[in-house]
Amino acid sequence: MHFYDRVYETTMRIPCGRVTTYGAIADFLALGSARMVGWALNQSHQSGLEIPAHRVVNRKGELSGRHHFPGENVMQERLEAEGIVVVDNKVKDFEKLLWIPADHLL
DNA sequence: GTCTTGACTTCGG
DNA sequence: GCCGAAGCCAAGA
Repeated sequence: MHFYDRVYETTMRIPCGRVTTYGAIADFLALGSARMVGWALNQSHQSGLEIPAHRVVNRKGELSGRHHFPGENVMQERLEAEGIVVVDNKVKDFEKLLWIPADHLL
């Protein structure tokens, strides 16, 4: 069990239409650094698993990882398909849509 | 073994 | 608010 396995599970727990941040996941899993989350998600595509990585954005709500998707606009399209509005490469009402793993953990 | 590179974040200016 | 530097830790060279 590597830390990125927990990153995958946490990412898949993000509800439809919600987003979270690398820092929130890193803090929830006590990874020590948010870069590990991005690195783990970067490896996710080669793990064979389908991770909704489009729901993970940086602390500003920007789609910083869209360049790592098959298409440059795939990330935004997937978010919009879930009802999330993306403006200027950022999630609209980001603070409202932000989903914190620990907050939903009972 | 060291050094560089990140889908990041925080702090100082 | 933005910009630069530092901290962070795993992987690959």
